[in-house]
Amino acid sequence: MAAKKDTHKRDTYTPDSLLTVAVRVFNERGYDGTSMEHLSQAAGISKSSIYHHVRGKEELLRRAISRALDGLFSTLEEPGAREGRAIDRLEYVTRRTTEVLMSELPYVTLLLRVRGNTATERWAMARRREFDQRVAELLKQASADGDLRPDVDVRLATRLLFGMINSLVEWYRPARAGRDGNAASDEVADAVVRTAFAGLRT
Amino acid sequence: MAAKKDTHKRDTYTPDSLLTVAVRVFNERGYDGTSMEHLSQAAGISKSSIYHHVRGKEELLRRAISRALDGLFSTLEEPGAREGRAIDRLEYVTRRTTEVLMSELPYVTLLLRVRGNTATERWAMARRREFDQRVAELLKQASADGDLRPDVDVRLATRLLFGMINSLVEWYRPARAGRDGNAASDEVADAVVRTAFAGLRT
DNA sequence: GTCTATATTACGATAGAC
DNA sequence: GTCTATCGTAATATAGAC
Repeated sequence: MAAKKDTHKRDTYTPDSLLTVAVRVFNERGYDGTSMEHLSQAAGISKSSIYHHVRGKEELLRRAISRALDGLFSTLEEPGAREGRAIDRLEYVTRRTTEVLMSELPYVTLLLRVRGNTATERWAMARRREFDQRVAELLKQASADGDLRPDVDVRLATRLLFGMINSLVEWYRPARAGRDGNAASDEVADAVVRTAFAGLRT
Repeated sequence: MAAKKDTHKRDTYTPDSLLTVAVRVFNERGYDGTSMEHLSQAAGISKSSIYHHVRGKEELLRRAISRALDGLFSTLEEPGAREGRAIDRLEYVTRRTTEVLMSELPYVTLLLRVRGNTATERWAMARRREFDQRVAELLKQASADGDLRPDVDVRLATRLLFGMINSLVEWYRPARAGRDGNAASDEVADAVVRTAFAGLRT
């Protein structure tokens, strides 16, 4: 109990620890509905102190969204997303995307809610469309392989699948130790995959 | 071609015609990201003129959200939602909710995005929870009737079902006359019902 | 019903002391 | 690294002329 990393509560902020606070407030009030004054109160330091750690409000948004995008795109590089039949790769990506949504919940929530009012937000939307496109290609391939029900419209199915997955940010809350208010993370991923693929697979 | 209602373009605003413009901008920029200046530019009149028609920005939000809630709750009063087995009533409500989302798209979109920063927004969230609760009861009853797959968690299924339906506001755009960029409204409703109930029904 | 002008407050960001 | 004080701008809303 001597060194600097030993203290239980942080006595000064780093850009990252400040980000944790900011992202929570952004999600509670919406990005545009959050002022620097709101952030300073939540962090327990003055407005001007925040500017010592980050260049401004938009940098906090950019950092948060980057983290979300990194998590999502990295799943596409995993073996399960790159090897095997398209339908199986799609199921793998569906499961992993669901898991990333839950593990990086506040960051992905922010990503899914941007409206495109600033350059940062428009960049986020473009990157997100890229990701959606990659998954849509898997669905298209699975359809060509004959592994999707013939009455399924691929374009529509892609959107309903993402709709179901992305809706997690509206209700999923991580389980706290001891008290389990919510389904466990792997149960949720199972349910999403099962529900979605019941309507898709041949 | 003489009377006042004959003109193709409105030369003055009513609260309702102003609402149409405001709701479009709210959805493009987000409610908090929209200023009265933005609204005045979109409407082609000055800021102060807007105050002649409505008390302020929040009244526009309240009017829009009321319209969305009226549409949603009215489906629960229709015969198909009140008679028959719970699973069939659930399917009916799912279809009709999907249809209302599409026919009242900009209004429902706004409803689904409020964050609770003002009294109006908190009222909207409470009413929306009421609606969700009513549908959740149908799912619960269908489960008790033995009409749901035994491995389906009712709480989770409710959320995934709403997630799929509500995600429509993120991508559905009404078809324009002549050029059909999107699936027709009844095709979408069919797909939603089919995809969702494939994972639910026994 | 719409306008210009303006009151008042809130916001993002900076300066400079400690 | 954090603070108080403040700048310049943009926000909601009102007053009063036409």
